[in-house]
Amino acid sequence: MLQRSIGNLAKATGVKVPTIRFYEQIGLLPAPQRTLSDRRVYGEAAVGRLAFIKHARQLGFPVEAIRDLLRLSDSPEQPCETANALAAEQLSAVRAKIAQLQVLERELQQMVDAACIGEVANCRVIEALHDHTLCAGEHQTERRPTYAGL
Amino acid sequence: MLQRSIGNLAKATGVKVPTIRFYEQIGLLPAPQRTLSDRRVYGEAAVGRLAFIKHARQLGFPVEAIRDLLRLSDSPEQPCETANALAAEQLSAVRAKIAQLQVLERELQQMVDAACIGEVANCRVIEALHDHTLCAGEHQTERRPTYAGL
DNA sequence: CCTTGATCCTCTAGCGGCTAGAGCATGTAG
DNA sequence: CTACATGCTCTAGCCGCTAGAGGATCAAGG
Repeated sequence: MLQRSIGNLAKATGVKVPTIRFYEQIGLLPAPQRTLSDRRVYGEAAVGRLAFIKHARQLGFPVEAIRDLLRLSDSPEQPCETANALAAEQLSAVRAKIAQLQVLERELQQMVDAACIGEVANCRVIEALHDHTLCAGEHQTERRPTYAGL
Repeated sequence: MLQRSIGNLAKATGVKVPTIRFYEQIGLLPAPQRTLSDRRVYGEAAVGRLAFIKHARQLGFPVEAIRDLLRLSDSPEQPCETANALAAEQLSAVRAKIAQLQVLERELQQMVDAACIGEVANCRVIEALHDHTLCAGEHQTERRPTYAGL
């Protein structure tokens, strides 16, 4: 029976040791068994679970969503609407963020294109920052459900 | 001579009161004069400076970059290479982030497209999260200079 | 004049998702 | 037996705010 130390698990999954402890602390990973000298000992299941978490994090799912997804994954008789909904929600969060960033991209592109050679007194970049009306697109920063962290 | 309270400045710029105090604390805004009862009193210059900061933040410039840009803006005889460089750096940070998110978008799209109707046991979403090899694109999460916060 | 409610003050703590470091106890290889 | 790696816990820091406690002060209406 494969038994892994935390460092070994870290290597196997590419998740850093302190992060693994952090996931345990916030309840994403169950507390593993310990040796007599209090070291964590993981079985193979932990590798799968941690890989799942890692993958979901790479996709930008927030921890709370991952908690839900893990619960679902643990009880396979449940209907999977929730999982679909979470994925759809994450997709639209990612799309929203892309759209937002593309607005920024356009404005920054303009600033960079107009970049001056000379003194700040005539600098287009500084000027553009001073004068918001020079912006084509309004870049409203929607604050609340940031969601797709990354 | 226009004198504004912090609340008035907040309304004039759309920056929240606590945020204004925060900007003062971290040295983006100079400490203003005070009334006898210790309330902050701002002149018109503060409106401009705060609008500048707000605009730069909306564009995703990190606070440290804004500090530099403000310094430049304050001393107009300086060459503006630094400003151009900061803008260019921010542009490429934004582009990198867009590219990254587009990879996620594609994978999430696939997950959502394949969404099942039924039980979690057969759920494509959960399955995809379990099995990283189902991903087309590798979504490496570049960690370090996140930069374009948003 | 007095009350009410808005605004202001400072200070501390919290968000998300880790990361870094101190200070110590074990484990492992030569 | 001696290094050095790895493990442990605990606390604090990152970014850019945001929220709340607990209090002072202001402006308007009765």
